[in-house]
Amino acid sequence: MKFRLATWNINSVRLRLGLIEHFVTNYRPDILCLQEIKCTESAFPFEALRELGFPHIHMNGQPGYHGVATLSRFEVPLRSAEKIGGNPDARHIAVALPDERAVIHNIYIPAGGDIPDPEENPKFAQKLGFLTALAERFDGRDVDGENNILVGDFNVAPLPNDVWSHKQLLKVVSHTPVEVEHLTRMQKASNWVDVIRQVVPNDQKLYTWWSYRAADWKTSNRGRRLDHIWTTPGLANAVQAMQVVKEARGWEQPSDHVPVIADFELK
DNA sequence: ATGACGGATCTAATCCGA
Repeated sequence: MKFRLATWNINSVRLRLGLIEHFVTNYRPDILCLQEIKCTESAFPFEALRELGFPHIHMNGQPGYHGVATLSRFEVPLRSAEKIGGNPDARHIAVALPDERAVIHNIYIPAGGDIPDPEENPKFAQKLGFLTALAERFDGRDVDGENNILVGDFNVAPLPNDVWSHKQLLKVVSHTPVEVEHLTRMQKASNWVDVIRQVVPNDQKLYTWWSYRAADWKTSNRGRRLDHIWTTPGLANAVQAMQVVKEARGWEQPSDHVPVIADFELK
């Protein structure tokens, strides 16, 4: 089977329904994983999204903050909505592909606050704890014999060319060595393959997020690659192509993140 | 090199994002 998978931190699903429609019309994802939907089930725009061609929707939301949703053109049975490491927020939802060919986990890893010190900053401690819990959740045993896809806003830019200045961001949350170590440990726990970096080599800059606070995001281009698509090893060769939809950052009233797309062909 | 912005909420000032 062939399908196009996209992940996008939408920063309010209600405010950006028009942009989702624009994206879907122009890029035609079959499965769209959203993060930071910022609403509960009662406020979630199910009808509008079904009309965009996604009759199958699973979401895990909370009022005001966080929240994830996975939309699909074809049936994707709900697998789980987990509180990773006991984190109380709505940060995970998993669905299965037809015939259990793979499980797609949509996650929103905590941002971690300003100060990169778990002693001083509880939010940073929570972020490291979440990464540790993910490593335990996907420690190889759980995914043994099963294909898994892990997508979402990881809030970590692991590689030097995942940020505009490796040196200047070493003490900035999202690119500190301790976060990168935690993420790398988690990646190795299940041999996750960063399929985007299979296509765009590590020596090339690649970003998926640009701050709202830049006077001119495009000119200053101080971006970070915070949004990721990983697969377990059996699926790494199933990815035919990928796109980072940079133009979406220039759309009217945009999210600060842009969509990341991977095209899969499962033999 | 943090934050000049932006979103949600008990519609005003505050919390949060990264």
